Amino acid sequence: MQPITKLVAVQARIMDFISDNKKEITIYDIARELNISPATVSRGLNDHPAVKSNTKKKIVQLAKDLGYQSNTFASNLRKKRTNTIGLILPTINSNFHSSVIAGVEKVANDAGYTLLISQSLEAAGKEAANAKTMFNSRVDGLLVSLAYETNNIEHFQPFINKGIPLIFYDRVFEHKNCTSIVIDNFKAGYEVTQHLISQGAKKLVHITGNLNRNVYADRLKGFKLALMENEIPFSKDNVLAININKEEDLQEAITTILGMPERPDGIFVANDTSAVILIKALKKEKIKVPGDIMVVGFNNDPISKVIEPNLTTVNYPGYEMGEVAARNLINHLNGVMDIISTNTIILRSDLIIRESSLRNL
Amino acid sequence: MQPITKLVAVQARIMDFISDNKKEITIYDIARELNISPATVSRGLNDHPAVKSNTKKKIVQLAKDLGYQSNTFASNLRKKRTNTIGLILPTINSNFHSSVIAGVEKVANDAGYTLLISQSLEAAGKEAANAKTMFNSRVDGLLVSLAYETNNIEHFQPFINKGIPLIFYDRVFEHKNCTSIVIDNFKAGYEVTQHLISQGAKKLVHITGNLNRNVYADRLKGFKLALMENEIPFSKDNVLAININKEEDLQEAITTILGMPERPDGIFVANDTSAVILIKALKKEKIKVPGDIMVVGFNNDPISKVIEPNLTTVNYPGYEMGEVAARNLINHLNGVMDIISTNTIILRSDLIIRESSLRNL
DNA sequence: ATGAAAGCGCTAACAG
DNA sequence: CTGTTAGCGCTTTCAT
Repeated sequence: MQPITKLVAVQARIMDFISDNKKEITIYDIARELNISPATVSRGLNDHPAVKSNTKKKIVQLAKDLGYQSNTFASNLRKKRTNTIGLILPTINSNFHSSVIAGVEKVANDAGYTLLISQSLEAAGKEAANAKTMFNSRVDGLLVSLAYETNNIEHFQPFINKGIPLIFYDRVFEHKNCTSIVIDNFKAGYEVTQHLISQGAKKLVHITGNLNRNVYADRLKGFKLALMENEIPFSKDNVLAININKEEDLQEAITTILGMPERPDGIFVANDTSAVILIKALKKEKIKVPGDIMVVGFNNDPISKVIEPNLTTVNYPGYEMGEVAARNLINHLNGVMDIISTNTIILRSDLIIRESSLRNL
Repeated sequence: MQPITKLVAVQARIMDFISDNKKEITIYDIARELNISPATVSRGLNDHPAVKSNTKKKIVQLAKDLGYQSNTFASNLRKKRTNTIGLILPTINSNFHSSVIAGVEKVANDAGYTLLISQSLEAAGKEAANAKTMFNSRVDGLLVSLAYETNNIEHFQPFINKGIPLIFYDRVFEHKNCTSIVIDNFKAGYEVTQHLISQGAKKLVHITGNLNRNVYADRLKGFKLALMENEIPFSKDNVLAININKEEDLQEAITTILGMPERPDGIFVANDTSAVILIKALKKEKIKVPGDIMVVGFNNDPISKVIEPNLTTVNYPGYEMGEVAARNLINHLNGVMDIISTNTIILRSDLIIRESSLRNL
């Protein structure tokens, strides 16, 4: 076949493709055109070493000319691998979580994985439904940050049974088969509290969330330790563990605080959005922040720099956490085994001191 | 086969499944067990009308017992449909966009579609890359809100050529084959400006973004019309069209405003985050808001209720927009043709008046 | 270095 | 109402 003929043939096919948008190009089309077998085309396209580099070049070129698109379904069906990883998180709409997503996306894309994202909206039921969808979609691995409400991880059992790697981050669940990626919430909680005390707080209150979630439980432990170390007696009045995502519950907690015979002079709130609501309420009552009450939040959400006074908070490496989680998962999938004991990865966090807790200026 | 035997057989299979986590249950397994053909099993599982309801029940029950999971890839491969819709948006991390996602997710899930989400991060290049991935993943339809930077929609041409429905929302591109879902930005911009004028503003400035994006261009038109109607002369000094997502550019614009010989007394900013930055800067300069300068934003982001004074803004129905977009797309896919002329769908938006623009209290 | 052939699991004519 | 048959597009032995 002379070059000119080939060219014509190619052009004819291109025309076909453009005119008839129904027909997809397959490796058979390429094989026929090149008078080779589909198997070789498949190999060529996948850069298999045992294909003459000349043939390979021709295959790739023609594939490009014809606008060939590999059919993922056929490939997945055959390979029994999807090159997809799932990500289930409480909500997409927060600075922290969207940073995580960006980090995961980056690593996943670079490694040629597709990312399937879904939000549990803090509900255990939706989390379970999402898990099921992910399982049916046969994700190769799953990244999870637990919903606020979740009590057990039965809905993830199918993954564990089937040996699909499951990695928790931030809101984690201890499980021998799963890696956890977290910050040291205990230490962060401790530092926040120490800071408040160093600024002169004598009566402290900690507003926190569901203590089944490690993030809240651990911060509380840090809070307690700091009190203890400073010989400040601890009673259950010091802690308001509420449904921190429900504004009414938070308002109720605030009312409780306002009604306390001896009001606190330092409040550690387990997240920034709640801390902001608290500050607004305090200001409405003409209570000065930090003058009368100092407030510290958690997360370093952008909102913390909008509220006045600017909020002291703990910075949280979302993007990095996403990267680490995805990298870890993909390593697992590629059989790169980390040291067996890598069951928990702890990332750095930092106390960011701003006006809301600065009494000694 | 007696009941008892069947039971044993089932149990044996269940054991198989549990012990050997390698082997997936297929419709063949179910067929064999029930002594019927795989085709019938397939029909039964898909609730095909032509299957005796008794048989159907048995099939479904056994499938459940065996922990059968339909293999999406085989099914997609066969049906040439993925039941997946793609969503490409500028960024996930904003109240508006995450509301949209929630709306889309809801409708998509209810209709049995899987959702593939990816963010362009406002970059044309990433948008194109995402589009390519979506195309290769063979999404049945695509929902898009354009990146800030995007200049043309060549990267979506493959979808159009192939007849894959493409719907734009919010940041749209007029195209005869594509539906657009928007709010009336022109009217909203007009109302904002009228409001400022009604509050006594005489010298107005509009800070906006890339005028290639309909959302900014249309709001500007509304701004202009309101000025004209109130016989306020318009000059190009009244408009600062900058890269509104770049904080340095915004700061520069603010400097420009502060340096104006005659300072404006009303500023309309095209989004809330920028309006907040502006207010912070003004307050730093001891300029009173709204006393000296009134400020209005756009989007009704939660942040608008944190800044002091609370920000007047335009509420934007994100969740609903997501629902409408998804519903429209899915109708298309199901061949439910809307009236041909449904090329643009306009949703309601509302001016929300708060302190930042209230001079006549 | 390449080809032949089988099969991943499912669905859709078609036939009965 | 159910079964037979073929094939979606790709990968992977096993040959050669």
